Amino acid sequence: MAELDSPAEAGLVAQWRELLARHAAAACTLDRELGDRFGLGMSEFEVLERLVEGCAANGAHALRVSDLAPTVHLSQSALSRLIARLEKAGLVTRAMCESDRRGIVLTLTDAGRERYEQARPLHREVLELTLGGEPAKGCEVPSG
Amino acid sequence: MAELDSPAEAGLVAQWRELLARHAAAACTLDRELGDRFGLGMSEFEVLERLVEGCAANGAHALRVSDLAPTVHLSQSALSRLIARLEKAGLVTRAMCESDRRGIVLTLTDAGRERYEQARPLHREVLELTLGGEPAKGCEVPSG
DNA sequence: TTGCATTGAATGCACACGCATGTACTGTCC
DNA sequence: GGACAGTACATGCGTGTGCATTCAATGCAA
Repeated sequence: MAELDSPAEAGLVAQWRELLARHAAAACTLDRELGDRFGLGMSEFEVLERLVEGCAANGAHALRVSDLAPTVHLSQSALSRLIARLEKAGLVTRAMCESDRRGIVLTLTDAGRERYEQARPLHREVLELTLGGEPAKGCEVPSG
Repeated sequence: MAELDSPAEAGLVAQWRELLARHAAAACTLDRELGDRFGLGMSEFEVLERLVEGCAANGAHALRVSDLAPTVHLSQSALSRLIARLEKAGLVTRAMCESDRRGIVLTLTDAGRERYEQARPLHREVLELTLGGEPAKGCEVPSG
């Protein structure tokens, strides 16, 4: 009645559980640490980072929301609200896109840029701690 | 003003983004497919699976909630409510633990066992599609 | 031009989550 | 025995999420 997984399936499940553990450890720690120290969620930081990277491409800290969407693993509605939060916090500015007035262009403010620069070391540190080693367990705090 | 990541940091970030993409693809698809076809969330399935595995260990589909907790990447409160949902759906039974009356022993019902067996092929199929290949993008539906 | 399907983004709603707290029970130390 | 810290689980609360829907703007066709 209870069929066993084939070896291939068992390997896939093991891989999945490893991925779940790593993701949980990193995401949980990132959310808590970035939230406590910089008022940013994991995805908020991710969006700021994309805006900073967008700078290298077009010279301005600006991106269409529709261009941002595929890179952040959130629903359209969640992204919309996340941007609203960032705007409320004064980290980004929403402006109508001139070439397509349905679209919204995000601009990183100086405060947004600064917040990102401040948060980045902690972000990298958490990744180092949760992904660098092999164990991938728990939700440890990187430093006092 | 904008310091670049060291090569080590850049690699870590790349690894993190890859992990995020894989996790999002698999988790999103699992939740939607298992939800649509079996009324189960990803974590609900995971809990049923641990109960089934627990069978091999002690002969009964029973586990302490406190033993289950470390294997599921949820807060204690989220797990408590998840179990309440499973119980409401008739898939598990909650009983007081005799040796430690603070504890709760979960028992898989026949319906729970059956639901798990029905859902498992789809679960494995989704993992195969989202983790098996290298791309790790999007939220595709495994089959009609 | 008008009409209509499509796209980009915002919003109502239900729901699952984490944090903080509450309640019940255990073990220890006096 | 009684007091007390610690553990196991449940629950109130605020919040972030996805789905479905809505509204505005675009592109295309008649």
